[in-house]
Amino acid sequence: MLKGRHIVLVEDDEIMGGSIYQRLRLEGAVVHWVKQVARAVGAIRTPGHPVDAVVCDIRLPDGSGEDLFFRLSDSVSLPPFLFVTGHGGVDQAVRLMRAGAADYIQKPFEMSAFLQRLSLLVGAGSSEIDHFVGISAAATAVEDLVRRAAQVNQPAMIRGEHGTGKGRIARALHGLSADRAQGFHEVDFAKQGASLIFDRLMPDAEGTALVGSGGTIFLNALARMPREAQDRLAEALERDPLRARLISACGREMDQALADGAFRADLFYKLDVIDIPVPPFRDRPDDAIWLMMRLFEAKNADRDPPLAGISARTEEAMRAHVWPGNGRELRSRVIRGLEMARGTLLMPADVFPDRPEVAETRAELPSLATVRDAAERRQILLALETTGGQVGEAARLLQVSRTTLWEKMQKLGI
Amino acid sequence: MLKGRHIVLVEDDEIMGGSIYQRLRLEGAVVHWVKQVARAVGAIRTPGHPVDAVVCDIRLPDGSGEDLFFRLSDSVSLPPFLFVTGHGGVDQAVRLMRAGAADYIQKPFEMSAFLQRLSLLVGAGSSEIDHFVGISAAATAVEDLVRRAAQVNQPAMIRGEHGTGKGRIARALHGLSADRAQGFHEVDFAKQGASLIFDRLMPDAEGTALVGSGGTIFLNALARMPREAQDRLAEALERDPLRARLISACGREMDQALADGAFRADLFYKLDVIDIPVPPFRDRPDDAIWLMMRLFEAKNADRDPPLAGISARTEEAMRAHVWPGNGRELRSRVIRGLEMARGTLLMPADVFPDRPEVAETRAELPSLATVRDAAERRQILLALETTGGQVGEAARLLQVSRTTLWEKMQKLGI
DNA sequence: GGGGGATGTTCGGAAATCCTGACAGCCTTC
DNA sequence: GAAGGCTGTCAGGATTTCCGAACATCCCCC
Repeated sequence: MLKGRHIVLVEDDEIMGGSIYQRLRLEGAVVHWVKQVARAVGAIRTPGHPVDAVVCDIRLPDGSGEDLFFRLSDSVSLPPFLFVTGHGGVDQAVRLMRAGAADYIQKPFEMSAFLQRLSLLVGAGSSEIDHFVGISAAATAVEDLVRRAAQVNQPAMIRGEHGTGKGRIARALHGLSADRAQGFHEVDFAKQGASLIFDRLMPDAEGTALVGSGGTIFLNALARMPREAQDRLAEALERDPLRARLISACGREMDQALADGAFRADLFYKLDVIDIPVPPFRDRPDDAIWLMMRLFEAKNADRDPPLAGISARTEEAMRAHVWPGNGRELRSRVIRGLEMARGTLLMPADVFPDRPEVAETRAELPSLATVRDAAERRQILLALETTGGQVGEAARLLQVSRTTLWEKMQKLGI
Repeated sequence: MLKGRHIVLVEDDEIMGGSIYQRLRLEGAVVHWVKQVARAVGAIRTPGHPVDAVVCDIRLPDGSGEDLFFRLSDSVSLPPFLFVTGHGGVDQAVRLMRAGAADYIQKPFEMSAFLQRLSLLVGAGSSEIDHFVGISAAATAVEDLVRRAAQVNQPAMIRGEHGTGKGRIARALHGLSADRAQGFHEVDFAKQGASLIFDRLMPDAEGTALVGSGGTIFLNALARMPREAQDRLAEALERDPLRARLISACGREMDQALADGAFRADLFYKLDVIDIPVPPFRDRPDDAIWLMMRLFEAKNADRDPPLAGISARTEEAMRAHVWPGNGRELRSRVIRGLEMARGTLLMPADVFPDRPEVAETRAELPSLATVRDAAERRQILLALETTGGQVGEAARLLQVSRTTLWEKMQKLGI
């Protein structure tokens, strides 16, 4: 149960901490042991890997575990917390449980019981949400939208550049909907013979159609839908509400098609009830890294010998790349990189053989202060942009005081 | 808040039971005192009256309160359980809380604290009285006022901030009045076309009007009533007492409208015979909790999977919130929170993703600290890689001291 | 087995950062 | 033209961060 799970252990006592640490390691968990509240905040809020559970002592040198929990519970959605303490009482236990702690164990305890209860949380912990777009804020927003769209039977339109995984999102939407058992029918107008498939889906003169009873019709590359098919669909929608769920996907080229009349505007608006915009990878580098990790894990296992990991510089290079081909490009780059890699790590040169300059950055690294400032600067600008230049509002978004933000803006020259 | 509530008290100790029983009676609760598990099962599962809460001892002559709880928890919906015990320990408390008990108090306890915690639970449960404003003293006062207003046919004026549910109160008043069958006609002057609707309600030159025979006219956003309509209404009132019941609603802006003459003072006083002031949510946090509970119960049932409950921290945060948007804001927050929640409880971060009072949803940004940490983490990894894992060397590259780098690595879990 | 160098860790003080609070302008909006 | 909301600015104090110093280890190489 615990194998491969990421667990943060917050415990200052050497003996106790050591024994828990050892045991969890033995069980195959990846344990991050911190001894102070301040450390724990960072480890839980900005983890290198999603945290599956937190095992937390109450009495700590620089504060209490309770403080830690309350502080975090205001700002982020938390992994399950298991409190472990020798000094607590019923009141504390009840208070914490009511506040949302997952479990509470008194010292001394049986290690086996402890492990069992921890496994329970980890198993239940839905911190491993089923991501199908990515882990960035933008991606989870899209996922939420898809989930909601799946609840109502309204035509949905997925809009995004090439390779952003519109097809996969459509399939996910179908899979989340109530009548997922009813079949998923894709018509890709970028392919030959799309019209034939489409014809079988639409009601004919006698009103019979393949999808009369439900299911999902996915119209891919909608902008290239033939005019004649558009007319038939519009007419079918007009005559009688379709039983099937309609999902369509298109890219930037739809603007053009609408402008020059190649696509009927009235039909477009009928299909665009729920709009699901998928941002390109260049706007969400975290997802590029996430997707790379997934691909790496999947494909590296087949490799002989498997690589030990991914160079941090590769991540850096991916973050900087603009991804004109989005997910499709990423996929092919990673797979090719895995084949080409010679050392033990996946290096930038493996993934970007076409960009020799990424390999050469050996000498000097920007200092920590530099990148920190750069990151802050980017974020501040982003916040200011979303608030339309309102400083106070931006400060709230960034969770600093207005004065601090002002100071930083002075310092960074914004 | 216990007045009129039905509470089952399960306690075998005469002294303890008697004292609780007396006190609860004093508070106005209807208490059903049983001294055995067997009796309690019946009293709770097949009560003569819906039970609002159960106060339960653990050690009982024919079993334990824990058994009672587990036995009942198989059946459908349990009232909130508050356990009271002198012998229990942390383990028991945690076990019960995890199983869904609402609270757990150790003997001996302060009676006042006990009552407070019990009230909290009871507030959550649905009550016998048909509340439509809230459960706080202020809200029940408003409800009483509405009930009385329904008895007499005098113009009533509901005054309250945006989102305090003035429309709902008006409808409730209508529903409580004798001629509720006569129809309810709303004219919302904040909306387009209000004047047209208004015209059809007012007697014309021939003295005929839509509401000549009764019913209720509800003038919403009264302060924005056009001057011309004011004149017509004043005239109609002057000429002949209207058959219909008049309810109007306005907010703070009416003071302004009266001051600068945008609203006729004479008309205002004619409409303000029965004054129903609705206090804002910030002045009655109990109602915020109550409304949240109602919404939670209603919407959580549709959720998949349903949440187990609401974190005590969330209640606390709601209590502290000022609710600039009052009920409307609360509603949208709770509904969004239910969508966003990831764990098993509704946490503060779900309901208040934006810390302070921003009424509308705002795309949440990672905090400055988060991106700063993330940037540092990346750079540190990069440096460590280029130095081949040599910490001291990496520190030099990053231009920080070795100690600092070590600290950061601790904090970030590297 | 004994340096030498690197790391893991703690400590105390200096330096910075951040927050609260306050006040003055400078806009809108009544 | 008064009020209220927002920004620019500053001060003072509480925290946090950062650094240098200091040990104890640990490992490698001689």
